[in-house]
Amino acid sequence: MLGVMERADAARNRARILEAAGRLFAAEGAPNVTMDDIARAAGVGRGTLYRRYPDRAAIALALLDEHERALQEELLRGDPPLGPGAPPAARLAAFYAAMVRLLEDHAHLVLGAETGRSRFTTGAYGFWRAHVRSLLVAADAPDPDALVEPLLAPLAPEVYGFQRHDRGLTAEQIASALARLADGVLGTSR
Amino acid sequence: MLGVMERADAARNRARILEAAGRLFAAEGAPNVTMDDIARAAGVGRGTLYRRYPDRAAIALALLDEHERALQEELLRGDPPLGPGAPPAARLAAFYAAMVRLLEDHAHLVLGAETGRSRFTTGAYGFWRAHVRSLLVAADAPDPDALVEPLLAPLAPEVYGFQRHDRGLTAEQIASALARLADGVLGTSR
DNA sequence: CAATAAGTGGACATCGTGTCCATTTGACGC
DNA sequence: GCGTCAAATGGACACGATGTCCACTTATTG
Repeated sequence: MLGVMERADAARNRARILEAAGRLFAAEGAPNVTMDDIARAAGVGRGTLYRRYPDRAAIALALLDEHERALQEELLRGDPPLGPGAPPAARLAAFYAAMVRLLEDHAHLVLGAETGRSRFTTGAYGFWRAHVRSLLVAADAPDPDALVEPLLAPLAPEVYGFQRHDRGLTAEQIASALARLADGVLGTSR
Repeated sequence: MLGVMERADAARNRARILEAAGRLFAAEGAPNVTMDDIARAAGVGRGTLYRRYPDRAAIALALLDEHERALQEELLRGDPPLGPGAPPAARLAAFYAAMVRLLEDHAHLVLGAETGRSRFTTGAYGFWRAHVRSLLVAADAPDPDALVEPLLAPLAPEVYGFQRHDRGLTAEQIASALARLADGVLGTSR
């Protein structure tokens, strides 16, 4: 498929690993799952597991990949306000809403994948960053490079999880607060 | 001093531990320092170390304590715009500026203390949270509880560190972007 | 100068990580 | 079918950090 063939047993084990990891992440919470757990649950040796995925984050990332790709596609070519065509403030609010949905649906994965510093080094973060930055530029915001990270920071899994579970907020409350944030920074009133 | 006396050797060792930990954090970066390192550098056994500080975060917190207290005092009773008297947007911007200074001066400590989820469980976070929330209330912002965390999120040590070192921004750029954020959300234009 | 409770330090058990390599197994040409 | 060979496997291993436990030491108090 990609020039080089993948052996049948390799493909089978990849599937087993992802299936087992997804199940364990959902059941136990990503941070509580060890590489050993995954290997055992997948019926696979440690060596096999490490051959493909150097750490838990890589597995969670692989599981997350398709969802993130779908959203990225929509941002680039979907209908407004998520896709191009709407004013920046509206697009940012729509992006926030979509990310809230993603965090809500895949909290266990995201918490395993993008926690702490490693968050910034994933390809996905780079994409979100570029997107929000382009909205800032479109809105003529001064120093967009300094404003991007603050606007992305509320989407850190830890922050979302804290609001949602420790503070007892609903996904709607969070999304609407972020919409207000978007409007305050990029809105027409400025 | 506090009802129960602390034995002389205990006091001496506490001082040794804090001194050694501060030195190591600054030299090696907090995440790279093990409990063992600290015990050894302090000339103290593991047991002694664990007796007082259950983990690295507790030590960093103890080292940070006085600086955070000073800022908290200023927020409550200092001159405007940091202290009471100025309009909410200005006070929030001043708070951001003060936090940037704190992060800048004690990055190594903060990175050891408030990383990841544990950040939210420190007493200091509760204080910052209450302060920002009161500013939101004073500005008649809707649903202040949902807006607090997003406004505090950019101050997460990981975010600051990423902007400052990976992205190469200056402390001034960050502070001024946050000032704009403060004005966008709480400013008079809304 | 006891008596005693607080304090000490390092050995130990435990756990998770990541590496290494002898063995197995699937793919491919014949 | 079958031999060949590189890819793939899996579990043993070494390592590093954590946190606990307890026999011993030391400061304090009357």
